[in-house]
Amino acid sequence: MVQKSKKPPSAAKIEAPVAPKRRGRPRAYEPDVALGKALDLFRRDGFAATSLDDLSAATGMNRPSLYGAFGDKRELYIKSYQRYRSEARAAMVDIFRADAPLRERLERIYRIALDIYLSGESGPRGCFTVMTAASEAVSDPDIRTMVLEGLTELDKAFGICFRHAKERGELPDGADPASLAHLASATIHTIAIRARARVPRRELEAIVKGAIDVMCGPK
Amino acid sequence: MVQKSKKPPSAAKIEAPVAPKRRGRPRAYEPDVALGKALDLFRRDGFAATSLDDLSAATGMNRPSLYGAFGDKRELYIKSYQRYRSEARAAMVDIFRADAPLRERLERIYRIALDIYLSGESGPRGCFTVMTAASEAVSDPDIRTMVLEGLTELDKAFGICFRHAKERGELPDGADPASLAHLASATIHTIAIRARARVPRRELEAIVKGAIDVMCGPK
DNA sequence: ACTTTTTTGTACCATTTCGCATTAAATTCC
DNA sequence: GGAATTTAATGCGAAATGGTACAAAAAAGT
Repeated sequence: MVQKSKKPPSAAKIEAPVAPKRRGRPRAYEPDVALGKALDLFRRDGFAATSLDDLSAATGMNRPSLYGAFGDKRELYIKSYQRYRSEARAAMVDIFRADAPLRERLERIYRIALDIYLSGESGPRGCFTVMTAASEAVSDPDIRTMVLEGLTELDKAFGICFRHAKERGELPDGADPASLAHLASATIHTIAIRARARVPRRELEAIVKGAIDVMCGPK
Repeated sequence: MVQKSKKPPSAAKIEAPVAPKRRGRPRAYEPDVALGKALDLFRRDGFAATSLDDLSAATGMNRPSLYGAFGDKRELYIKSYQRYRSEARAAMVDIFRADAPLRERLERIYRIALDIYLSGESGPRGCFTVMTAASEAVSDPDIRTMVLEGLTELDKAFGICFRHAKERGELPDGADPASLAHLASATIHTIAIRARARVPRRELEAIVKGAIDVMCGPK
């Protein structure tokens, strides 16, 4: 798809975010909310168990529109996963950046994680990366790349946290930030899995608390 | 299925493990190996993406035989999962029972876990519980029960390990065996996920080593 | 008003999927 | 050898699946 003449060269104004006066029949859906619905389905049922009919029903788009907007099923899955990752990142990035004590930062991160994993009308939704993407990762290189990115991104964010905390003297000298970061990620993963098995929030919070105590040293 | 007259009442001998002289045409397959093949498929592709044709081809049984031997697809899946769990348990139970120092026991457990997760001709197979069963767990109560059993079984086994170690003085007084057990399980879960994304064994071993150092205190 | 462009909606196709009905084969019991 | 029994093998059928062709609809440009 060679895009020429997409930007009107005379437009001195910044591209208006709304009503760009498209040419043909207007869309009957909003791509963003449709992608959100698709994400919900894929996340609940996985790639194979989600049919185009399901997606069509959930998004309100008929199949040709779906296809036109997002490409085939696999592309839609990948776009959904991208969307999930960027949402998850957005929900956590502020906390990771924040300049708060280690324990408090961890508590907030895990609270957000539990919110994400436990929400959902038809049961807890778990983590897209852990629950469905990792399964596809063996056979699909593109998805595998995204999963690996997601995993290392989380490791790195935690790693920065712990390194920062160590510099501040919040951790003993012997502490290894990299190992602690992996343990912090592992705790994310274990609660994602348990959430999916409908372990109640209370228990997950207890697991998180215990993990934080081990990682930070007892309060 | 009311089973009467299954045990010949005159049989004073112990049931012969082979050649019980069944009545009709002999089976062309061995149920155990067939179930093993089915397990491999389900584990690699998950429930929905594994078709009866795939299963038929892998086991060498045609569909009616499959159906007769194991019931429908869902039953076969559940039987496969049961088989997986009992194999995994068998591979680990000796180590959990063994009377070795904590660190050594952990090292051996994780070595076995990596063996299980990384084996497979068409890529690493990961953990059945984590990869495919947990996905089904939201919607299927029976599978959910099994997943929960698997999770708590692992927690308990690790818990006994750490409690034992603490009694022996291998852990500091402040150590909480339950929290450590959850972290040990979490480490199992995180390497299962990463294995599925083809993270090389070296890296997984490094993660395990770091986790053990944190849990046991540095060597 | 007419053309152009973009999207919708219906319908269709080829394939796959699960499950089962039926027939043929292989073995034991009498 | 023949009846009974258990399994294998073939194949059918209804439903679902992913994908697409095609015409109608709704907007903007001329």
